Amino acid sequence: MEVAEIVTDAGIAKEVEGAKAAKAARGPGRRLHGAIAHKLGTDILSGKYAPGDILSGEVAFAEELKVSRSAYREAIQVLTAKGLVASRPKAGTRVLPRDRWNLLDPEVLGWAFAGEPDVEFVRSLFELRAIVEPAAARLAALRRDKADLKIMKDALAAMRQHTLTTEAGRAADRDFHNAILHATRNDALMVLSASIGAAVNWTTQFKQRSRALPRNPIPDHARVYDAIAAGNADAAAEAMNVLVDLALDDTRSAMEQPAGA
Amino acid sequence: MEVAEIVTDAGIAKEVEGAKAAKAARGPGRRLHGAIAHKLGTDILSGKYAPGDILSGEVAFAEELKVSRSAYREAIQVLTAKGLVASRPKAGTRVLPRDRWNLLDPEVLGWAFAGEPDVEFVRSLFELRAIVEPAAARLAALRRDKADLKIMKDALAAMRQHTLTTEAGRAADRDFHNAILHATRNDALMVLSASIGAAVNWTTQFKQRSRALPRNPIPDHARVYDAIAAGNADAAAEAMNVLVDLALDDTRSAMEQPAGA
DNA sequence: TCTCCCTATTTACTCCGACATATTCCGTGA
DNA sequence: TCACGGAATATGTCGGAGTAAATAGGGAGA
Repeated sequence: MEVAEIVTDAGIAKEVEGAKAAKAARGPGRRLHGAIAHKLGTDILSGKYAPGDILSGEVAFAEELKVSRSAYREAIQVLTAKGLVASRPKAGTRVLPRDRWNLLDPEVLGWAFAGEPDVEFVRSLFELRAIVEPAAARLAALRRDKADLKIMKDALAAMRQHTLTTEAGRAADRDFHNAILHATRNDALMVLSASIGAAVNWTTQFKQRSRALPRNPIPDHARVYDAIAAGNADAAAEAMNVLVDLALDDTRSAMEQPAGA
Repeated sequence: MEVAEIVTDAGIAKEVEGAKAAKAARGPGRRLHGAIAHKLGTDILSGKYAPGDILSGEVAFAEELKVSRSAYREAIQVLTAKGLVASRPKAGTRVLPRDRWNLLDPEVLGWAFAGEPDVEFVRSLFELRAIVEPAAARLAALRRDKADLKIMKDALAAMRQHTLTTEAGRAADRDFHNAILHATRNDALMVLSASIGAAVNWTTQFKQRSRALPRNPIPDHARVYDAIAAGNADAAAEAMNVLVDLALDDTRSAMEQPAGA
């Protein structure tokens, strides 16, 4: 299974590089076709393959990646299922227009944030957050039970303890938001929770990258919790509205300046 | 490719029945693995396979469906990509818990409505609509340009002409809502448009199933259009709010009574 | 008797090579 | 110039063989 063979031709060297990249993220528990799907997915999301582009034929591409045709095909099926590509006999496999992509699929979202994320897209996500989460907080204030409140309270305590600079703290943040969406008793909203949770995760990571967060996010979250616990729907929606707005401000300022600032 | 062979054993006959069902929806342009994914997907969404259940092994199941392992595996990859199942060596392929399913994926949504849709789930979808679409109408009122307005106007005219009893009319309805979401200039919202559009399509079909719609939906849509054209954000949100509420009422009353009423 | 580790088996995963099928493309004819 | 039909080509489907991984079960040790 040698990948780094001795090659003289620059073109072939590049191909081997691609094959290495495809298998790079192949840790234990990760299948080969999953790794290929990841590579192709990130390549598409990053714009390496633009909508309308036609990928090389199965045989050629599979050989280039040094994998069997079966593994390559299964990877393509995954991308097809997520609306990124479509293949037809004789016509080949072509990248679909962007509005066909399931951008809210957690895995696709991960691919989108694998490289440098598009600022416009991040804005879109926050706009969606600003629409969904206050409404969710409103429903949660009306429908939550004691178990929901306990989960939120615990998550809040964990956030206080670990802060958002640690992975444990970010996990607690996700738990808090998920708990709210879960308390809405709405399946469709709960599915969005996975997507929005993923997005929040990526963006908070970005915020951390540039500089320590100047503002303490705990009080904002506490206000949301208090309103939900009190069963005050309007207050919950408003508090969540404030929270998302501030998060957007932080993320925007973090993205506008280069990474090292 | 004879499927309906002469069989005497009732057990085998049932298997052949399953295989026939799998290939039934295999029209032109539809691949075999797509048909299998459709069959398994609907079976999972309908509850035939419950979360936690383990599917028969690849070889056994593929043989039962009278397809090759390749086709079966590619179908499983599709389901895996949509979060319905997960497979591991030795452990088999098991159905994931419901909160891992990408219920907003258009294809999954179609599978969910293939059988008798869950009333609670429909309520969830309308609740999501009631959250997203008014907010989208608000943004559309602020950001729409002349091209957007023209598309909406044309769709509205088509709805007037064909009414919702025809497929052309329902397509116009979808176009109208899609045009609004497109006018928000928000990628994330536009992706939701595919999901919500699919949901709207299914539910309007349900409304038709029970009885002719007593109320004319055109004026509601016209009010939304007028507000967006006027650039009045609050009015647009409110008008859309009314529209979704009324649609929910219609669908609910249509679902509560049996199909023939 | 209990715990831990190791082996053995089961299952999915990967690979290979062949054939079938569906489209596109191009050449032929009217 | 257009319509029809055949050939080329890429995807789709098939069957089998071998690999790798994870669980279950048994054996050794405490």
